[in-house]
Amino acid sequence: MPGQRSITEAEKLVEAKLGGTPVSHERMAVVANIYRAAAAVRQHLENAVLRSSDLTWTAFVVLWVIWIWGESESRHVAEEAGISKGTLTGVIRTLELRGLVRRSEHPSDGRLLLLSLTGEGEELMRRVFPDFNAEESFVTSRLDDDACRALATGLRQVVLQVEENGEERRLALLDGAKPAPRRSGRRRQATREG
Amino acid sequence: MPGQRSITEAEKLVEAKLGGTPVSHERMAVVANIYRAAAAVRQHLENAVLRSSDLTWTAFVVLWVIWIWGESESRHVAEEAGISKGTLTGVIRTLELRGLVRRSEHPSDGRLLLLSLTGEGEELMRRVFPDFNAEESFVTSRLDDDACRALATGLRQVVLQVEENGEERRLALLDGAKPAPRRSGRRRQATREG
DNA sequence: GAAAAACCGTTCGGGCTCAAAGTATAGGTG
DNA sequence: CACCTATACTTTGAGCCCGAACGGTTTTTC
Repeated sequence: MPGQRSITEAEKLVEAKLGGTPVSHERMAVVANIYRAAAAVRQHLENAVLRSSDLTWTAFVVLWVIWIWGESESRHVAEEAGISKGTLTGVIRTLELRGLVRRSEHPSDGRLLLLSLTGEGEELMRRVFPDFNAEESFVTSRLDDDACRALATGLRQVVLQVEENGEERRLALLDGAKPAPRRSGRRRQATREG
Repeated sequence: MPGQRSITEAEKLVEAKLGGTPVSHERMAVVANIYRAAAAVRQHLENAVLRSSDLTWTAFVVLWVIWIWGESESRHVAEEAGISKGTLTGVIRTLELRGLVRRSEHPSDGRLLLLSLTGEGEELMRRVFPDFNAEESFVTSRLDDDACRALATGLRQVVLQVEENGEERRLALLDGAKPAPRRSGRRRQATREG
């Protein structure tokens, strides 16, 4: 990746492309760099740590959540892992087939699904997490502890802004119009008419 | 997303799980928040801006790169967009079918593929980008310009660390062992023996 | 206590994701 | 000109990704 060079240069080109329309350069740079950093970190961790255990990033995150919080309801795991419940269903299927996760019914609420690690899953996390954390240290090693805290705090502001005001903002942008449906997604079953 | 609450609490739980093994909390928090922020920003922008034009995040980024840099070689677009060339092939197919991107051959090097926007593609970007940038401002609106610059700088350190030292690091970690092959991927064609 | 509304996990469709393998072109060497 | 190597794009396989639709359970409402 040529990386940063292009982001800075691009700012001028964007302005030119739009012919005078003002562009928020700092904001553009933050978003671009958040995404670049996320991709770089994910790729490094998958190749350096997770690959040898045949885990994807998402699979690891899901295992991590269940490991840390203990037996958990499915919806909480999806929320913590930052994936949709539909995606979680598939990931859990994979992990269950590998014998790392166990599914069980909620004793009193028949809608809920409880997830927990198997012994093998626990053992895997005890083995893999220290290596994972070591690479987290590697990717952030150009920053000292204070800089790390500052960076985390700044990112948290972004997350909070979206979480607390995003929904309202999206509604305001639509301004009454019905939200465009996704092109993909399950088709409505044809109903017999007549 | 319960979000930050959990990340902070989780730090204690991790320590307990590992029974004394030291964990780099600040580093863990940075990586977790980078990923959370990236997902939040992506989701907001897809739903608030891109959905109405039936664009995914990746499709938009690819269009953006070609828009800004003009007719470009395929490999450069993949690099700038931060996706693999295999992924780009598929994304370009989608965009070409929609009439937003044009493929053409390099005049002197038959291996190269040149990508450019169609008139429709140009028009789409002129229309969508200002809205996109407005939401970039929204998601970062809890930060002032200085904080944005600081945040971008910090993230850049992470990207640079991985780009400049990641490869070497991964080799050192493997320590001579052959890298575990991916479970998925194209199968080698059966060769006739005898 | 039955109908209605809310909630939960699964299924489904279209698409993105990577890396390994494959095809094709380009440039060098003998 | 035959190799051989390097480079560039495409194909493939397994998997993740979202959100809409769906079927089942629980709670609310009348």
